[in-house]
Amino acid sequence: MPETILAEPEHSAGDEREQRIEKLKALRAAGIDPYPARFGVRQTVEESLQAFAAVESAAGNGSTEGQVSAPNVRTAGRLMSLRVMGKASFAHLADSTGRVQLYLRQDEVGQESYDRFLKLIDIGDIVGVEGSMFRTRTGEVTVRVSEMTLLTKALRPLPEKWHGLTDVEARYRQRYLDLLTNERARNTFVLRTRVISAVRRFLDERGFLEVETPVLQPIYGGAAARPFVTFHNEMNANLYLRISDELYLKRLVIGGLDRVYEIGHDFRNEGVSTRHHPEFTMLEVYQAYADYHDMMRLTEEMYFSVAQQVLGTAHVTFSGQEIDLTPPWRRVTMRDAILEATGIDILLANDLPSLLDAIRQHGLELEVKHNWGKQVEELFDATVQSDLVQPTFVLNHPVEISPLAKRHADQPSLVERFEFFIAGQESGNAFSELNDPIDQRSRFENQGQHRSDGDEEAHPMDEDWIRALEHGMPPTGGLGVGIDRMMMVLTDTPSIREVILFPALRSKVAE
RNA sequence: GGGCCGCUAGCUCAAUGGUAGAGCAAAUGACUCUUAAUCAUUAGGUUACAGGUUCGAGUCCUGUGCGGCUCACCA
Repeated sequence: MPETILAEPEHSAGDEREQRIEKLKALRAAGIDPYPARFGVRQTVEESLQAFAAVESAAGNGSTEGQVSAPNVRTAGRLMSLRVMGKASFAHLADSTGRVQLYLRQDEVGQESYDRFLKLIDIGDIVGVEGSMFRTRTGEVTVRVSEMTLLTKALRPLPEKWHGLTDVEARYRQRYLDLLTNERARNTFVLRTRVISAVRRFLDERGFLEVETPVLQPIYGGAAARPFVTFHNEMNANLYLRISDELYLKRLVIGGLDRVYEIGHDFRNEGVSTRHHPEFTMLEVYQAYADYHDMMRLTEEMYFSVAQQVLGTAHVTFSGQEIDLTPPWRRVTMRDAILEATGIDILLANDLPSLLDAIRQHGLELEVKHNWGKQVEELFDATVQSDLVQPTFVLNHPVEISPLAKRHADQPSLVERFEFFIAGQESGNAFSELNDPIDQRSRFENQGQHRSDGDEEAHPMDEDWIRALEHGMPPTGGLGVGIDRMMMVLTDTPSIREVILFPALRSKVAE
């Protein structure tokens, strides 16, 4: 059991927390439950505002204050601000649909409850109100409160009303406060949900079946990464948190589900950065009787459709760069991309010694890898990737780094694979899936060799997967898309933590 | 993991090595159309933590913790 306390020590909230606890006691003493179970039927803030707008427009634009018949509303939310002017007060109330101003007058709510409001209710408390809508002299649509009900007493104050919460660490650790006070954070995460809905809609409309496959796996695979390991007590066995969904989804294609996809979390036991997070959201799509060219079309159409649905445009800005997601996207082979950038032709320098030689001759200083394919990848990452600002498919990777992709018909050292890049970062990966079980076995055996050469990310042998393949998998196109990366591009967010509600942070140990 | 930067009141931020301050929030009072309401008064601090230098440390030095950026690895 964790003994650490994530919140700060009790004394640090200081007097204000104690004062609010005193108010809580006073409320109870007055027979008021500070945490009632329900408020009953209510309208959202948005509905309340709409109710007034409907009445006002029906009355015509010429109406002035007090002349429209004010609709009665009953709504609830968190008190976000408070302006007391003696025997009348203004406040703002917010729920997830918006915020509305409240107007309380002592002569309308009664002296007792008005005093209680002033003395025992704080900014941050959650209240329900009833009243009639009107427009103030300064033009703001407002609830003239006839009755206010405390729904939840808050014991800690909200962050500063003007600047909100800006400390990055606090925003991540106490995301609820970030969401309450920073509109940008709220918008980002609402947009995230809409993006995922749009992705589902896009795939559902094309006959794909959304499925769920194991997160805990006896053998991990489907990507090149180090896994998290956990232990199942009853089975007395190690299990791995999945690094991809791939091999299970392809089993479903073997099982006759010709179009499947899954949106879920993958886990990769690697460093955290602005572009990497150990737990991230991956979309994987498999389509029988399709190849990687079909997956390219699917990818660019999906991005375009999602952007149109969610943003209303396919033109986005990322870090000041204009990006156009409109299909078709540029397609370039990895060989041509490297050739353009460096003058090195990987098809001529087609073994490790000659490739290393070419790299030296071109004056490049790169980490030396264990095999030709890894070295090509290193060369590509160092010289091409960051320049791929506009969406670009990079095609035909070395076979050594692609143990699950089908060999290219004309170039047996390459595979039918693409990665796509937007704003200089890889956003996804796809191939014509390898369905030759004999070749699959030898690929895994080669991966075993890479592992003994020190490659901790080499793909493990998976006999159960080979057995499945031996039953026959139709020619299939597969695609993986990093949803967090997609969110970054669509929201112009340079850090992946800003698009993840609760990013991974070290626990803070309270002493 | 490396490099750079940061950590001061609940929040946002100040403070030549010389008495730790302001705004918001809070408390008390005034104010029945305010909206970053206004005005007056009050309280609030182990300056992340542990050492060191110094007559004197928020400030300089060392270490630790947490975070940000960046490089390395991956998507």
